[in-house]
Amino acid sequence: MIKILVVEDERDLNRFVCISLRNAGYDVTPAYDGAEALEKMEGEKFDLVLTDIMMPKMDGFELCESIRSFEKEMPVIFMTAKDDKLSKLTGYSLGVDDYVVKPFDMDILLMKISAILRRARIKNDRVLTVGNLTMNTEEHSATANGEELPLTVREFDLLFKLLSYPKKTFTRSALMEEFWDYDSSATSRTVDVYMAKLREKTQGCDGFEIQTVHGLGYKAILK
Amino acid sequence: MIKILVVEDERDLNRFVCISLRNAGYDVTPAYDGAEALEKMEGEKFDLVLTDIMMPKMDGFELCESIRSFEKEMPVIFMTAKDDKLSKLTGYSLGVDDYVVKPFDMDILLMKISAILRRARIKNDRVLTVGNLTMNTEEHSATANGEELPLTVREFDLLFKLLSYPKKTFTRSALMEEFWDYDSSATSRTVDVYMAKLREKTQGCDGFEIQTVHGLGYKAILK
DNA sequence: CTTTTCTTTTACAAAACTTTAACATTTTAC
DNA sequence: GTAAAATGTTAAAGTTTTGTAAAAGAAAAG
Repeated sequence: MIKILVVEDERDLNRFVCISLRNAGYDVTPAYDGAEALEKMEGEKFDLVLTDIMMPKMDGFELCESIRSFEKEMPVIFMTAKDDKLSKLTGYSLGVDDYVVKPFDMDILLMKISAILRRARIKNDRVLTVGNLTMNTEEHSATANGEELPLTVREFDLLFKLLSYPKKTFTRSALMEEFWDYDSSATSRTVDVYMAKLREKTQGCDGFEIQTVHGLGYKAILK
Repeated sequence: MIKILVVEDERDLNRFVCISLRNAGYDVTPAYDGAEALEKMEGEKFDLVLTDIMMPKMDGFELCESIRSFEKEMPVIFMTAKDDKLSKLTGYSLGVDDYVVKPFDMDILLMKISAILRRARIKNDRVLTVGNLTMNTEEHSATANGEELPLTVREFDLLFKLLSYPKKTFTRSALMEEFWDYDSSATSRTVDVYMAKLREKTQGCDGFEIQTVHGLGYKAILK
């Protein structure tokens, strides 16, 4: 499922866009300002960000810059009310992928989204490489030093997550919320067991290390 | 030898691209406008077309459309000087496989070419050979070690699919969606039964193995 | 209509994976 | 320092998924 983050302070418009995108089959998360957007991005990996430019606290350009600082290739589409040339330029110089001018036609937005996602997919085939470890979500395969590293689905998901956001600490509950069923009765100690397993299985990997953040959770550190 | 048609009106750039591609081992033919390109395509079968967008007489999009009218699956890569969003969209809605923005890095172009050729080959190949197994979709026949390997329609489809994308994991639902009528999304173990049958029937094949990806589905691994 | 071939379901065994629980070790708070 | 809390580790218990054979159901062939 393709995940889109919609950042727009105007509630009605935000809701409208979210609903339209959901109807088009995307997994949509709303955020109402830049800070909230960044927060949500810490906990979840999105495929595309759709953001307003004029927002309180942090504008769309600043948000884009922040996002690019940790996700260099994140596709960003701007929604702009002003048909202002300077805005467009600023956007482009940041490497904005595209923009729509409000009020916009949803079909055009959908076309732009699918075009950009297609391009992004060509670029980035959901492959992650850290040191001698390569993970491929498509194949669901992990390879260390050319040798297949057998991982279960849970192990794979957890490791991919940690490595997608190196240095970021994930709490047990955040991880469980993402990868376990809603009604799962599993204790959060289950995560600990997985981390132990991952540490054992990735002993031959030289590019990273799974660290414990006492009292909080776990994180991957590149080295 | 893989044949590429390079359509670019600017002579210097055309020559540069042709030479680079030839050095990379392709059989390259230059054309300097759309009409010439179509002419050359009449007399020769190309594997891929690399075309500029802005050209006199006929632009790249029109050329692409003409080509697709008689060669529906011809892979086309666009070279575009203008970073024009509208152009990109038009391109995509025509089903352009990829594009590069001038000035481009030859390594990137080479990567895109090989990626697209690989994709096209999988799509178009009616015959597939893995180790001592040969499958032919035209005749719907499979041969292992020179002996006919009797496969039912479902068995054939599944095996051909897995072997067309070795290493890629297919979920049961993805396979069912592709080969079964849209009706039974019920909990069906049918795919598992087929995999068991295929494993049994392909015991004499030495080039691959059908692996279970626990919790996900199945994949073929070449060995 | 009957037979044959292919497909799907079912049931149970086997395998793989997940979770729990118990105890060891480390870290934190005081 | 010590006690309390958090985490590491391991193996057994519990759960889910998969393998497979055989029966039942459909479709094609005769």
